[in-house]
Amino acid sequence: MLGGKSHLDLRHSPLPACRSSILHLSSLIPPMRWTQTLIPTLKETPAEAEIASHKLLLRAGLVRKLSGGLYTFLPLGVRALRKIERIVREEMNRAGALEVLMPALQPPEIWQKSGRYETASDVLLKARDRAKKEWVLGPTHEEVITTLVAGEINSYRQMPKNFYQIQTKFRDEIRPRFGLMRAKEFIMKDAYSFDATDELAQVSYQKMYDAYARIFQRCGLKAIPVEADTGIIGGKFSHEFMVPAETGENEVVYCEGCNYAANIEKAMSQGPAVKTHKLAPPADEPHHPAKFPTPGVVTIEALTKAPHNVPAERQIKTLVYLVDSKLVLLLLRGDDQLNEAKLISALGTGNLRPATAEEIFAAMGANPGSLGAVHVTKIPIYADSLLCDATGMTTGANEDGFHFRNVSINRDIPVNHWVDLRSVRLGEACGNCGKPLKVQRAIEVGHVFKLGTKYSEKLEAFFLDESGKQRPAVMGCYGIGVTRTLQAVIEQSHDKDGVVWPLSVAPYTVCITPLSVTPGGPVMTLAEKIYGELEARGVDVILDDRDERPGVKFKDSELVGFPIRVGIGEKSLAKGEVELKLRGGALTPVKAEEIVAKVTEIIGRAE
RNA sequence: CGGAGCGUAGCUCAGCCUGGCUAGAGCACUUGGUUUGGGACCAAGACGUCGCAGGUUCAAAUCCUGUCGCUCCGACCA
Repeated sequence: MLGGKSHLDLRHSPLPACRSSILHLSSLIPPMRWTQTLIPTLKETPAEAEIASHKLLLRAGLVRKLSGGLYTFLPLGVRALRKIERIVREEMNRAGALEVLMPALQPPEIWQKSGRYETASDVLLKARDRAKKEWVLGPTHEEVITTLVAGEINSYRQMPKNFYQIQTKFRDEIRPRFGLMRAKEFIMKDAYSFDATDELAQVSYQKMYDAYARIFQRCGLKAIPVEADTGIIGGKFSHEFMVPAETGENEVVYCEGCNYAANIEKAMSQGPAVKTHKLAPPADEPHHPAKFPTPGVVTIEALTKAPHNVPAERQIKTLVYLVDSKLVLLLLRGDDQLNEAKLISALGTGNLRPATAEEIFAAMGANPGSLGAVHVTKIPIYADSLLCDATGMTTGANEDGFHFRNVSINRDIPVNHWVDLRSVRLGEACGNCGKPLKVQRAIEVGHVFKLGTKYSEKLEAFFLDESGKQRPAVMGCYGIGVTRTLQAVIEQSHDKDGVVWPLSVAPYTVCITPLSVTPGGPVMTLAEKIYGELEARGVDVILDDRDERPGVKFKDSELVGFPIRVGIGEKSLAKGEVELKLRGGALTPVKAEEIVAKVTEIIGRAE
């Protein structure tokens, strides 16, 4: 079911649209006249915004920045957000998950208990109360929900259970950026499943996976599920839902030949076209490494040039890392790049960093650029699997200005661990089907994890199974960045004039644009009538009753991106017509008496 | 955390290098008028502790120091 393949690929098999609720948000948030709400559109782009979706969030009057990574949602932004949240709720409820609401403020004790007070300390925002007691502003809620379940669920008969919430999270981002994409405070839907066995947990996982596919599809997003690294949350395996976008902060490796798709942090391949172990050793290969002078050569690239002319795939790159305060050597082929996520997963700890130049010199007796692992025994050596059996390699001699050639890794380097450390590169053969892999930048909007029993054991969420034996619950956790999803929709759906909202998440579905707002005049009278009738049918409609010139109204409606615009002017009204304009489409004259039916038909068709 | 850049009206920016008179423009805002199918025009007006603190100077938006904030790049490629 989950093995090596993405179960569902939205590129090829769109889900059938399900019965939804583009109508009737009005019971919560009433229809609106433009002059009565606040839609502060901007002609010019604020200097702080870099990418299209961030610019449009500001220009269309959806959000305003309070401080770095902290945003106020304005009325239009709230409406779009509520629509996404409602889709999420409907699909979570449909999948059998139960809505709860947990505290954002959490006691540090539960984080100490799970061990993440240390391992996740970089992202934990903390606060102190009057008694100087410390509190944690929750970046996620595994600790809280597991504590709850530990107290409330004691029998396999009470499972499966899946709890979710839509709530504000806090993360101490090193560098908030791109508006809502990476913020200090953001809204997340998080869900946590509890099962009696591994097999049942798999079922819960699959339910969420399927729910996520539906959620993003209903939001009008093309989101691709990919295999992912589990990061600091831990766990056995996971999938991320990725929205392809050049401005995304992640890279996805995918294959067009089969359904393989993975985050680059996790992706595997059959390796590069030039196989190390197939490189024939040079004819004059002696039976030992040979030292040769390389003054001033401190990069892989420099060694590829004259007079040395050693191809990068013939070099061994030696990196020094400090892992849990101890040095390790990492060996990669010269043309490969270290993938830190893979390193973390190979070592089983995230507590690592590159060693400093001083630490390196103290340990190796040479500076970066002249490092190598030949005959090194005092430091553990992790080598990338691609170097297995490599012969005739060149590497640093641990003496500034010298390298070794004729290095055979099996003979000359005492490798302790062979692991996968390299990043897959564009064009390498797919591990499943052999076709060339592609790489695409993407925005992560959702992540599903199968956690196992890591948290249930540490936080003592035990239950009694059928045989009366005490066992830890098997957990899964599932997140959707709700505010990020909102911005991803804009990033994926906009043009030069503004946002192009999908019907399902547009702040208002219909914008009525009378070109004259004279009270009691024929134009405004008809506009009011259509407004009232659409409102009565539960359509999310806004009436642009501003006394503005037509150009201003048209530009604003396109900037904000309402899917349907009904234009009413004296010219067309003389013929008994109004103008129907779909965002991004052509203008269509429609008989005034038919417009309400026509609009509801368009909306109904989309449901 | 390292590097770079920027902080002047609600927004976009000029002025700073080379110190000097009352600190400017466009957009937005207020009032009046003319306009009215794709971000109008005319006139009048309101809006600024030039991020903050200190220093140099007869004189600081301008030079120096510090500090705070924002943006971008980096924080694997030895």
